[in-house]
Amino acid sequence: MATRSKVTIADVAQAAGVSTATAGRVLGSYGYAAKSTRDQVTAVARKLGYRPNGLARSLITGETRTIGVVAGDIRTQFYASILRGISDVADEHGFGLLITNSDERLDHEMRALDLLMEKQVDGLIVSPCDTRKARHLHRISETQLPIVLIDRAVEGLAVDQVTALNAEGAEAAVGELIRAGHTRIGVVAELLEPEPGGIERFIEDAHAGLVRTAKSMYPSWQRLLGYINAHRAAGLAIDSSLIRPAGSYSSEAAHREARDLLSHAERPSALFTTDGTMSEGVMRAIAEAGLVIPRDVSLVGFDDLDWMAFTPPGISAISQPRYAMGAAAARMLLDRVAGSTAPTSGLTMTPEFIKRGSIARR
Amino acid sequence: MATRSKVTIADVAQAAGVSTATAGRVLGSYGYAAKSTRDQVTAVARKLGYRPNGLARSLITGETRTIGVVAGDIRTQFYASILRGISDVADEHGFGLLITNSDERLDHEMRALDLLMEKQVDGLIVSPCDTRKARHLHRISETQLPIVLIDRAVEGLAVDQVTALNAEGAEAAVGELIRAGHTRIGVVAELLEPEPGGIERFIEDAHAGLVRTAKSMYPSWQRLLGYINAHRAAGLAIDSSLIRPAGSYSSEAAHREARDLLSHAERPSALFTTDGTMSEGVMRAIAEAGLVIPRDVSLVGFDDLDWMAFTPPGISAISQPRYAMGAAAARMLLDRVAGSTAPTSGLTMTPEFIKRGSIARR
DNA sequence: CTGAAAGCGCTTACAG
DNA sequence: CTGAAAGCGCTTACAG
Repeated sequence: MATRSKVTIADVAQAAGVSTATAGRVLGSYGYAAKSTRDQVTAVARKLGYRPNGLARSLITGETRTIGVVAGDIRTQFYASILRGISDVADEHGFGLLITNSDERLDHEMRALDLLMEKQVDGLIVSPCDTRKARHLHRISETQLPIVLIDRAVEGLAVDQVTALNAEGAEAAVGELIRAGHTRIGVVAELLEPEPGGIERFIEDAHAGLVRTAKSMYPSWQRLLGYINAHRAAGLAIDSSLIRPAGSYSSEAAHREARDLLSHAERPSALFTTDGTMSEGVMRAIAEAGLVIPRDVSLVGFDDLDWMAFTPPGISAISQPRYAMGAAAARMLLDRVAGSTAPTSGLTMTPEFIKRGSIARR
Repeated sequence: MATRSKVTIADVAQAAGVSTATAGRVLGSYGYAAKSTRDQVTAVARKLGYRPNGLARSLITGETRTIGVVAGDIRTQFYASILRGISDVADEHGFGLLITNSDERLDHEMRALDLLMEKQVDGLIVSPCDTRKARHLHRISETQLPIVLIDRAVEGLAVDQVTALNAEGAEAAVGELIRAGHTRIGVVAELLEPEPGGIERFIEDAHAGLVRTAKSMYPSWQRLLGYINAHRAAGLAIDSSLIRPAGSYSSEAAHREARDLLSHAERPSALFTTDGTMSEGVMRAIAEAGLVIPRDVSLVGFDDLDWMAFTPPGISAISQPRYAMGAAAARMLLDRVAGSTAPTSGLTMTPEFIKRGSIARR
């Protein structure tokens, strides 16, 4: 460790000929101080290059003015936008942001949370990677530390949350494809947390209208439900060979599934992707297969990424307000940090269909 | 503030019937403790739900195991990848990450730095928004707090830095266009920190071979220099009406300049962009003008973004190793934090040309 | 309006 | 191997 010359309040106090209590009052701007002492202390502090030590203050006040975030992967546009929304709100309120990645792995999430707790964050915003196994979140929540969940909720965990209207958005998107005359529509979806009973059972039940969206259902499952609902509403059967679980948040897995889907004799005339990562993998498969959108295959993606606007012919998408979701989560969290005891609430944001040139009529 | 039940070392010590010193030694795993006491204290700690308070520890040890980052805008792929590289290395070493955005504004950068200093970070990674006005960075550096600069260096500030070989990369990219037969190549570049003498003067001097790359030259200026050098090497004149300063890190500004460039009677046959944000604005202008790449216009961008691989016909790019740059910066910083007094070093990463379908022969 | 004293939750010498 | 004491840099009552 380099020897950093720390100027403390005591140093300033001594140089200014006042007590540390007084120096503290003016430097921390709490309590009274005569204008003349204030000027004197301020001048000395500036001359000595005094910088407050937030650690000491936080140890006493019990607040760090820092919030902790557990994202899946900050490299994705999804999390990057959310993070910027959180960051701007935190900034406005003078809060710092401690950011971690879980890569959707429970052990990473727990490690990240431990780190954030140890650093005494005033609150947490987390995108939980398991919507069922979350004893660690329950435990944290029991200590009264404010938590806001984003993108996904956790079964039985009564904390504030911000999510998107996933099933409805997906249904609208797939509905557009169906209205354009498509009947064989492929889906590439993560579907990593298996629903009880398995995917075949889920499809069957959903198509029979027996599945209700639960907030704690994983987003990709909700979006698959929307896909099925759109078929049901149109009186269309489901061909389960068109439903492709990538099994992970990876564009490589999506690429693999899409390539397979597109190489079949009776390939689907349209594709639906359940999020940005899937969209990128699917786009790569389409490009590599030499297919042209929308002539050879139509496409709609969940989540509107930057490139969808300018990639010919323009990719239609369901846009979820990522930045606003992050900002809202931060506001909800800061309300709690400020002491709000309002009942737990869930904010559901409505995604919007953005029509571009990627859907052909059939 | 909610009343969070804090279990302290003193509580554990009392319940375990040992002194706080002993409890501290086992819980903090420093110093000796008999196996039996260790087990006893650990058991009690777990039963009481003890969680260490990093604030108190940091106040004593003088290290927070936290590093602070000032990025331009974490939403961009450029910063998002860098951040992930930093994050992974920080993680490996058990460090947390406090992340801020400057939006390339000096006042924001200074505010961010104040916040990070107050939180007593062990070191800083910053992408400085002004390579000349940086008294605040000098001042911080004088306190011996380790700083690593990323993407841009600061004149006269002797700290470690990680940058890309900008002029050379740009020269290679533009060279590809020239070799393909292009002679009228438009550039859209930020160029926000004016070089002394103005842009006309810079172009003239550069074309005469009088400008040397300086590390503290703003990246977009270095890339413009590469553009000019490529022309000079090929014996081509420069038409300064083809050089378009966006004046800010905004795809809107890039869009405006590109639209203007493309609407002229004698429009350029190829375009070069100096970074990802410019590339997105230019892509939008090309799409809106109904032009087809590479039939109507060829394109090469500095920085290889995800979509360039799958957007037909594939956009050729100069790829800079963003993730590796971030990881390297973090490693350099952690070496300093660990006490390294090695001479200040600058790591220059070599970008790589990725050939795709966006360059037509003329 | 100002100061002396205590204390936040730990770690660090120093005895024993 | 363990404990009593001091102290990190602040803020918080409490006197005066």
